[in-house]
Amino acid sequence: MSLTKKTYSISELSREFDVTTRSMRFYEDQGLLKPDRKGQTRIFSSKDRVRLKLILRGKRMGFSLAETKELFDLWDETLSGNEKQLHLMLETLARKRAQLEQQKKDIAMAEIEIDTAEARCLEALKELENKKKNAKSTEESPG
Amino acid sequence: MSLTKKTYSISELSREFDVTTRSMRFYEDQGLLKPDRKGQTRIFSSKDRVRLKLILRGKRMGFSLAETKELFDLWDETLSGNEKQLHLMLETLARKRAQLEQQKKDIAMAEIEIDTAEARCLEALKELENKKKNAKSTEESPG
DNA sequence: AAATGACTTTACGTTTACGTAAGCTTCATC
DNA sequence: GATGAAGCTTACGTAAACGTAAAGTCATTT
Repeated sequence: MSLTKKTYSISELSREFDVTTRSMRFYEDQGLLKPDRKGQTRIFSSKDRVRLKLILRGKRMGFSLAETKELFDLWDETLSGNEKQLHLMLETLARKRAQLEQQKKDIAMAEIEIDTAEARCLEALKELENKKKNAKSTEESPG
Repeated sequence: MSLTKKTYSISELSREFDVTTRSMRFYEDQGLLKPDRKGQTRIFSSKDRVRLKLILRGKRMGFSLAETKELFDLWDETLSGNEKQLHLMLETLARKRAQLEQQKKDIAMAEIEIDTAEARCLEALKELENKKKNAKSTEESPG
């Protein structure tokens, strides 16, 4: 029924997301990925693919694997649908949202600082240019 | 001349930013902070304070101490103002800007996912409510 | 059938970013 | 002058996130 029922080998996903196979096995070891097996060989589902993507995004955002795993687990539990867990999930989502807000502020600050830093650089370069010109004209009329 | 010429003790900054003194000493060890000494005791300047703030922001954004230190060092070099270094700095700033763009995308995606997750949770709760009601009315007229 | 390439497990090594004593100094306070 | 708070150094310990062999399986290619 699923439109994306494709499966993937470890190296396939490894190449696609530029992550080592070692890392992927480690993620499985930590319970973040749960590929099927055909004999010994890992068969990754599109669900695994999505999760891998989320893991890597999480990393870029400064989340630990444990934090990401917590989210995965919580989501899995939520799908089993008891009321308390749904409320727990909502709380967690709210916390995550707050975290994202903080990160947006951080990014905004960082951007401002980058802007001013760039401005200073450009000014400094301008001044250097002026000095060059002055030096040259002094050289041309050295008296 | 400086408006903010105040100095700080290690515990003072430690409390303000909720970071252990151990961490601060470690940051110094790694060359990220450079407090003066009065005897053995560290005396932190407002420059150190700013840097500490930047270190922590960097951490929240997933930067390693090494990355943050690179930026600090580059900036210090830049202040010594040779042309090649200024251009180097500009390149680095551009790269950082790109990184921030990626992070903004990541955050936007994460927000969308949180929104949909929340929506699903709320729907699931609604359904549970409905089930409860149905169960109750069935109980009331058990024939 | 030998080699090549993709995959596996097991296991020890490494880096980062601190935690956690242990033991010493210095200063203020009771 | 003892006691405690705040600071220091030295040094070993640790969790996280892999890296890096070592040694074996399995399928395909030559």
